[in-house]
Amino acid sequence: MASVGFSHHDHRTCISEAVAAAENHCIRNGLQLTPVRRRVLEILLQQHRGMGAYEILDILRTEGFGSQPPVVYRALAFLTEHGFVHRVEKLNAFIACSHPGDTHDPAFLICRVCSSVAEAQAEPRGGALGRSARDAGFRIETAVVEAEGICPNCQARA
Amino acid sequence: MASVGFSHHDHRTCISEAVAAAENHCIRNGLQLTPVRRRVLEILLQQHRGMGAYEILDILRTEGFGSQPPVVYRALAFLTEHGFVHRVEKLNAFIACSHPGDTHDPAFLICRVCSSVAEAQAEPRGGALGRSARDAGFRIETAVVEAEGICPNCQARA
DNA sequence: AACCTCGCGTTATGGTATAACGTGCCCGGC
DNA sequence: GCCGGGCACGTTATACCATAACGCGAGGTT
Repeated sequence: MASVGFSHHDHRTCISEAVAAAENHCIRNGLQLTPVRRRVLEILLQQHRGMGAYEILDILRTEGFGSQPPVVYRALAFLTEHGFVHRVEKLNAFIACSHPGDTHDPAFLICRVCSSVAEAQAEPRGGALGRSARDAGFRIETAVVEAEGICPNCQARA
Repeated sequence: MASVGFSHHDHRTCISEAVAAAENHCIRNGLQLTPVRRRVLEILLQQHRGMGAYEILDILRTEGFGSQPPVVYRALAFLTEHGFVHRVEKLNAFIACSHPGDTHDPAFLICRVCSSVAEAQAEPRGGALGRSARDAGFRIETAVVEAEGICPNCQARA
């Protein structure tokens, strides 16, 4: 279930670093990292996997935050809009960004056995897609790549 | 709302051709293009845009086919499994394949203004994504690319 | 005939997402 | 000071998307 390159590592430092980075980014840009938003980011960083909105909401509920769907959806909208969190379309799930700071087109490797998600590098606009879009006169604003397959751990297990 | 390269064209021939191609493919491979499946494919070809499952179901209902969600979801599962139809993850919608026959990783250009969808060319496995996956030991089985932006028609309108 | 596979129909339920409205806070203008 | 706007949050209600589980019937096989 690991999702940073499918290998284990120590989250404690990267969580606090990522939150601090988000905080700085918000201060510099006049954004508010409110308690709910901050907590949702922390949850996603801690779990480090794709989580459904209602799963996150369950946690918020137990901690005294709002308990209705819009609470978590609004926080997620803020976090995705500013690049701290990505949405994984195939899973209807959300995951903390692995390399925040630089805005980028996210790419995911999704294991169809264990549902783990790794964020990978891709440059969708650079290749054939960019050419197709240019030829069609389409202006790309965001692009996502989602690959499904089998992660190394599940391959080894088979 | 056009979606083949965002330009108008005459659907009548391409619908019948695509259905015939699907029919041939099914015969050759021992698959059954049953009335429901065939009709769903026709609907998607006629509309030539991303359609929700329930929208398709509404049409089936009026034509005497089954009226419950599993009916349309099963047909869509068959059609996507065999490459006649693609699922557009960002829209939770389905769209007829623009170049059936050859199995391929679909790529979509989605207009955020008018919601039209064009199927484009992309080779996600070839570039940085393929390298990332190889480095991580991840075996890619399918990949989708979905770009959001503004189609030429809506650019002109602005 | 007995059996199997597969597609379809139905009931019921679960998961995902947003519209719409109201409240309170902060801050800047008057 | 006080009013106004912008923003975040809370709540209700609802819409939309998707699948599990069961039974039936057609067609082919043994």
